This record gives sequence, structure tokens and C-alpha cells, in this order.
Amino acid sequence: MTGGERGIVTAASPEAKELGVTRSMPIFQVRKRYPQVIILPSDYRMYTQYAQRMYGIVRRYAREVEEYSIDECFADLTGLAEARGTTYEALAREIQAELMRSLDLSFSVGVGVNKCTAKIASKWKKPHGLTVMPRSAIPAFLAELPIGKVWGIGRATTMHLSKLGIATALDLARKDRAWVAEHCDRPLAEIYEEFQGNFVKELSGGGGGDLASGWGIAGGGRADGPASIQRTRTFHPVTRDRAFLWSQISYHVEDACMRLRSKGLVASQVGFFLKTQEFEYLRAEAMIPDSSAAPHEILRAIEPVFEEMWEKIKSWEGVLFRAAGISLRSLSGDQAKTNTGTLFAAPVKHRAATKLHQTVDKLARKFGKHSVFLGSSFRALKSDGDLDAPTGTDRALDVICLGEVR
DNA sequence: TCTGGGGTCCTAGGACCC
DNA sequence: TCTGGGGTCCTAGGACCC
Repeated sequence: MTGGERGIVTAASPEAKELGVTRSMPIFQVRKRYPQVIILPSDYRMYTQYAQRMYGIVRRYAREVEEYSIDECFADLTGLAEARGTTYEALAREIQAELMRSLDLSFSVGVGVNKCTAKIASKWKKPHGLTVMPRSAIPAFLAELPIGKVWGIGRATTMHLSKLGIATALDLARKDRAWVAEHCDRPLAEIYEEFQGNFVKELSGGGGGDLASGWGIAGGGRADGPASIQRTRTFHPVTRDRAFLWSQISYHVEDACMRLRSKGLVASQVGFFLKTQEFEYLRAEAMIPDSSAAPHEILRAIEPVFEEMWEKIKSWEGVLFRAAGISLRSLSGDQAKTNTGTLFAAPVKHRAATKLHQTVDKLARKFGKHSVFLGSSFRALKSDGDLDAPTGTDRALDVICLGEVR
């Protein structure tokens, strides 16, 4: 199983699952109850490389491939079996064999007439299963499937449906459209349509769909770039130390900006939140003047809003926080990369900032992520264990703008 | 299930306008 | 404005996924 670096299980092998290891189980519990389980840190860079190779192989067969997650993709095979004078099952088997041969990993493959049924089919037999669900066989599969196991139906919807007497996927599929219109929201209505054998959920990036595959672990990314970049972290013990919380936010902003720059993007909106001990969220948003990927500019935008939130918090006795996070939204390509900036931006200053961040990014690659950071992030890094408090042998220079440099 | 982190999409209702 | 009706846009937050 993996997740050793985080303290909870990220992914577990079939053997570990067999023993009783589940996702998000605390590592200390695994150690105690199943000492024979091998615990590894997650290696997302490696998984990402494998995922890219997986997409590449599937693309050799299908014209349309959606990179759904770090370990799954959807592929549109429409028409391909006929064109090759074979069956969809044989075609799927060929792709699966090629994946296993090239990557030396196990793959589960499902074939269906739309994404929903293909997803069900791909999970039907694991690991290295291959399941074909023709339109005529859909009801037989759905009859055995608890509604809560369907892709897109979570706890809340399961509860809602259970009150309406729906227990299996087939119970839902058997309803008529008038009933669906009355009791279901759009996502659920789409699932219903796919249960009828219709093709409703497009592959992202266009096309149609026929095959889903999945395997144990593995990093993907949308072709059209992310819609948001988030950073969050839980800390313990819980706290209501303002400086500490601000430092967490600063740290996350820096981190997210680094990611942003590595993708050549800038953000024009930022949201942040504090999560209380009781799992309640306090959220706020700010606009970033002149879309930016510079942490100090984004922090400047957040600061007054944070201040406002803090005024409220001050009056709440005994409220403690367990996590903080930020989210960069409204992302777009960095214009400064292609021209000299907007009419009203200050081009000289902007270039200077770009140069500064190129240097920061270079240092991060060379010496590690947080070799240079904003002074406001210092406390978060310290608590992180990434960094010890300054000692006699360390040097800490206070540099304007950058903060502390060690 | 005492509960991690990084994402996406949908929707109710407020703000604003005519 | 002792005051109707309807449209669009935006945002906060819910729900879900891996």
C-alpha cells in the first residue's frame, strides 16, 4: 500500500485490501493490525510517467481519449471494431494485452455504450478483468449494483434515493422520465439516461465513448489545463493563532504560485478558507488586480479580506482551526510571456517580478522547494518540519520582498 | 469511519438591470 | 417609490471523484 508520507492510506494492493486495509485508514493502525503489510511513500512523478505512457498506448487505438485521472481513461472506440473486422471485446482485449505487455502493470477494462456503463464494467472484475456490457445486458448488471456504488452517486444522493425506495441501480433505471424530472437533479438524470443505454456524458475534449480502463495506482492532467489550483493542509494541534494561520495561507499561496508558473499561467481570483475543529468552513474570495502568479501580489489581495474575517473570529470564544487552504481560480495563459503586458500594467516592474520568480523557481529546483520563501510563510515551514528554527550555524537574512533567505 | 489533499461540476439565491 | 415582473450574471457552498 502507499501513502506512507501522509499518515493515511492512499492506495492499497488487492492483497492488502483482502486483509482489511482501506483507503484513508491511518498508517499507525495498519502497522499495528497488519504488520506484514509493506508501506511505501507515494511517488506521483512516477505514476504520472506511467499514466502518460498508458494514454499514449490507448491513443494508438482510439481517436478520442479522455485522461480521466491518474490511473484511468475513457476511450471512444465507436466504429473501430467494424472497421477492423473484429469485435469490441477482441479489440479491448488487444488494448489490455498491449498495456500489460508495455507497462508491466495490471489493467482492468470495461466496454459499454457510454461512460457510465463502461465505468461499471471496468470495475466489475478487478484486477486485470475485462467486462463487456452490451446494451441488452445493462439491466442484468444494474440489478446487482447497489445505487451508491454508481459513479457520480455519493452519500447524499444515496440517502435521498433510499427515501424514495431506490436501493439498486436497476430500481432507478426502471423509473419513467416524469419521475426522474420530479426527483432528480441534472447529474442524476444524466446517469439515468445512460442506464437507458443513451450516450449523454461526452468525453472531455469532445467525441463519444466506449471503453474505460483502470489500474491500481498512477498522474494525469487535462489537455486544456486546470481550472483551479489548490493547496490545503491540516495541522495539529488545532489553533487560533492568527500569525500561524496567516503563515499557512502565505505558504500555500507560494506553493500554488510555483505550480501556476510551471504551467505558464496566471490567476485573477483567489479564495481561501479556514476549517474549524468541527469541520465548518469559513471562506472568502478576492480579485487579483492584473492577473498574477506572484505570491506577494496575491497575498496583498487576500490580506484585507483575511483581516475582515479575523474581526469576526475574534469575537467567537473558543473556536479553533484544524486546517487552512487556498484556491487560485480564473486561470489564463501568462500574456507577459508573449508580449509586453497590458496597456495599463507597469511593464518594467512586471519584468522584474518575472525575473525574480524565474530565479526562485530555479533555486527551488536546485536546492529544494522551499530554499527561498516569503517571510510570511516562515512559521508554516517551521511547523512543517521542512525547516528547523534558525540555529547558530544557520544564517537568516532578511531580504525585502522575498522575506527571509537562508 | 473522529475524518488527507487536489480537483470538477452543479445550483439556489442574491445582486443588478430593465 | 408603500413597490410588479422578469431576465442575466455571479458566487458560495454542496456533492462527488480519485
